[in-house]
Amino acid sequence: MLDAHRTAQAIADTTPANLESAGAALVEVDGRHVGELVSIPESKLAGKKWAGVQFARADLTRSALRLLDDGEVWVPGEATVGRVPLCPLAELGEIGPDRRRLVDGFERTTSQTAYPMVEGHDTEQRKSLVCIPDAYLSPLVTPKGGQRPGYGEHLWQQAGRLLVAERLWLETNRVIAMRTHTRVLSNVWWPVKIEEIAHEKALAVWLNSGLGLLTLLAQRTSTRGGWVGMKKADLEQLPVLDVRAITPQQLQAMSQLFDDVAEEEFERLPAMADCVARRRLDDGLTAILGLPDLDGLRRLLASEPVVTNRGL
DNA sequence: TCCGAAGTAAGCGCACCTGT
DNA sequence: ACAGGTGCGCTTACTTCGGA
Repeated sequence: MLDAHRTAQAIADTTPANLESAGAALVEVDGRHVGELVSIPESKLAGKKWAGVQFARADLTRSALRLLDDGEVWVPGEATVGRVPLCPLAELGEIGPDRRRLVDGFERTTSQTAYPMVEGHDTEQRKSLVCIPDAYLSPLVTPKGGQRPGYGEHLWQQAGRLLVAERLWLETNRVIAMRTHTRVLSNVWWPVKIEEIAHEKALAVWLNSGLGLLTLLAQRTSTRGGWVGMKKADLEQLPVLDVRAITPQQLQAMSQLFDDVAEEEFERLPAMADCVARRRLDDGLTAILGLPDLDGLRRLLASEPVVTNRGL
């Protein structure tokens, strides 16, 4: 167990590295590397409530802020930088109802209804970019919580085929976004209602790439350490690849990349550095968008304490 | 037609539950 | 004990109502 006072002393004695330059100011206690200090201009933090404190490594903070700021793709150790068009997720689709709403509008059933849902996070079942509904909802004739009759159908209007984790256990999670062939609601995934299938597929690719993961982790709300949640308001503002701003050929290629990788099994996040499926996804993305190799980024993300549930 | 009151919808967080 | 999930009270924001 680290002594809090001595850690504080070590922090006070260390001169932080500058965000805009390179390098890391290591904080050491008894010769152990316990963290890194980085100073960030206040102007960089405007509107990004957790920016700067989400990652233990200064280089990930740099990558995240540069990406979130203006779509600059900087991978530690890579000589060239790339650029991607980003926009808030809410501009591309509508995010569905909070799980609390389902309790008021439906009851769950195993018998088939017209209202399928994706239930749960079981990492043995959520291994790839595609998933199939595994439970059904039945609208309550008399909704709970004082909602009016027909509340279930009302909620159903917000069902979607792109699913983004509403909360997840970073240590065991494999994919943070998936796509279903049919519209669904879910208890632990946010459904995102998007009209164009190519957009859905491209976003599923983006979100699971190293860059998507970096932005999502930067927006996360931590509760029990590696057990993190995504708030609806944060997800709406989450910068994602603006699929309207890339060329039709690029969009088509992203969609094809989704299909190519769709059935592959992803490793758990701490093993992402050497995960074959994730590497294919990243390599495909960088080839299509002309970006630097994301390998270094994937390695840093894989070793983040919040992902591994261990120290640096 | 103004404005506070009342009604309604939605999202968050906490306590607690459960299967391995 | 841990990974993962449930139930639901509560707050907040928006909408509608109704009386002067």
